Amino acid sequence: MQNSFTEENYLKIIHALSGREGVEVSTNALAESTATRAASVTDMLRKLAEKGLIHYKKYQGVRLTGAGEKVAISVIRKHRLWEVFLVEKLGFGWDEVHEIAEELEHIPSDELVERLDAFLGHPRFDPHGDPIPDAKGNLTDPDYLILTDVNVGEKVLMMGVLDHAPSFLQHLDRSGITLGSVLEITEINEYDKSASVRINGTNTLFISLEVSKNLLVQRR
Amino acid sequence: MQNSFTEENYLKIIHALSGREGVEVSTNALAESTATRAASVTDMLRKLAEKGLIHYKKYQGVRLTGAGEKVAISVIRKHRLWEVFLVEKLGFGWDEVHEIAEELEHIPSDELVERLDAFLGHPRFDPHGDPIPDAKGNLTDPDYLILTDVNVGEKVLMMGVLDHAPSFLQHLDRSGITLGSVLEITEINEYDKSASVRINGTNTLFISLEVSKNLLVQRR
DNA sequence: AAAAAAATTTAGACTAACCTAAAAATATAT
DNA sequence: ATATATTTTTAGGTTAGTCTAAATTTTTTT
Repeated sequence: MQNSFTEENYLKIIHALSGREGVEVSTNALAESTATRAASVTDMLRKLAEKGLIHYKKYQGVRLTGAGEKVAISVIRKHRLWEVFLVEKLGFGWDEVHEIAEELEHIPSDELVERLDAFLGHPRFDPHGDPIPDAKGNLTDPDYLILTDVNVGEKVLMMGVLDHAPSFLQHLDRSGITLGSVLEITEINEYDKSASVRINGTNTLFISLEVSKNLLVQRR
Repeated sequence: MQNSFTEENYLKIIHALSGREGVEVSTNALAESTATRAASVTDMLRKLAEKGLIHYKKYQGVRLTGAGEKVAISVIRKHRLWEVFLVEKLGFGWDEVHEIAEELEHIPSDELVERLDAFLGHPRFDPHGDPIPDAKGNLTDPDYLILTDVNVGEKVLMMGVLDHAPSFLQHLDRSGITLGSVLEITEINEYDKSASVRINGTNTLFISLEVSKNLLVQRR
C-alpha cells in the first residue's frame, strides 16, 4: 500500500538524522525535527516498523530498512528536482524554495518525476549544492570540505551549504557568495576564528565562524 | 485560516455541479462526486457553512458564497495551469494529466501559481479547452456549442471536450480529432444521430452521438 | 391527502495523527 | 551501587474525515 505524507516525512527525517553511517536515531531527535511530541513519534515508529520501513526496538532508537531508505531517497529526489525547477524555470531565489518543495515532494507519480528530471536536463545537484539521487535511488555524497577545514592561502570552490535557512542564504547573497564562487582564505583570526576571504579573486570580506561552518567547498 | 485538501475538493465540486447559474447542489450529488456517503457530505457541509464558504440550509441543498467561489476558482486555476505545464513542458498526453493535476492543484503559494502562469506564457485555455481563470478569479466561459447543435454542411472549430475521461480522449486521438481541428458535418444519420465528419477538409469519419455530445465547437 | 419512496440528517463508531500525564526503562551522578 | 535525571513508552483523549444504521424530512405516487 501507499505511504502517507506524514510517513514519508518521518522516513525522510530519519534518513537525514542517521547520517552517512546509518546510526540509530532517537525518539527525541525525531520529535524535535517533526515538531511533534515524543509520544507521537513512538506511535508512528510502531506503525513504520509494522510496515517494514524501519528497524525499531523499544528504547533502542531507529534505523531505516532497505525499503524505508528507498522511500526516503525517492522523496529526497523529488524535493531536489522540484527545487531545481522552482529556481531554474520559475526564477525563485534559492532562499525561497524549501517550503514549496516540501509540499511538491509528496506528489506521487514516477512518470512525473522522470519527465521532470528530463525536462530539467538531469541535474546532478539542487540549488543548494545537494546531490540529486538518480532514478534508481543511488545517492552519492560528494566529499566536500567544510570551509573551517581549509587553510590560509588555499583556494576552494564554493559547492554547497549545510544550513538551508533563508536568513543564511540571504546573507550569502548579500555577501556575493554563490555556488561556484572561488574562495581564497587570506587570513584567519585566532581569537574568534573569523576569516577574511577573497571572492573570485576580487573583493575580500570577513566571514564569521558561524558562516564558515555552513559552507561546503572543494579543493581544485 | 487555511482550507484543507478535502475542503478545497468539496468547494471545487460544488462549483462544478452548480453550473453557470449557481443552482443548489444536492447532498446526494456531492456524495456521488466525492465518492463518499451522504452522511459524510452532511458533516462537511456543516463545517463549510460555519466557515462561511457555502450557503447551506438543512434539506435545502447548497450554494457557494462569494468566499467559497473564490477558493473554488483558485483551485480550478491551479488545476488547469498545472495541466498546461504537464502537457506543454513535460510532454504528457491530454489523457494522462488529470490525476496528477488533482494533486498539484492543492499546493498552496500564490507566488508559485503566478510564476507558473508567467512561465507558461499566461495561457487562456488548458489542454482540454477549458478556460483558465485569471489571477483575480475572473472565469469567463467561452460560449461554445456542442457538436450535436451543429447542422449538416456547417464548418466548426474543435475547441474543447465535456468528458475528460482518458478513454474518450484516447478515442479522439485515434480519430485524429484535436483542439483546433476543423470539423465539417457532412451527414447526420436520422436513426441514431451518428454523423459523418470531415476533419481539416481531408479525411472523413463516423462519430457516434455519444462522441458528438462531448465535443465543444465554435462557428468561424 | 394519505401512503410510499427517496433524500437527508442524526447518532454512534472508526482510523490517522496528534496531544498530555503518568509509568517504565535507561543513563548519569554521587 | 544507589539515587537522580533523562528518555521513552503507555494510557487515555482529541480532531478531521470517513463509515453504517436509524430517524427524520421532503417528494412522489396513488
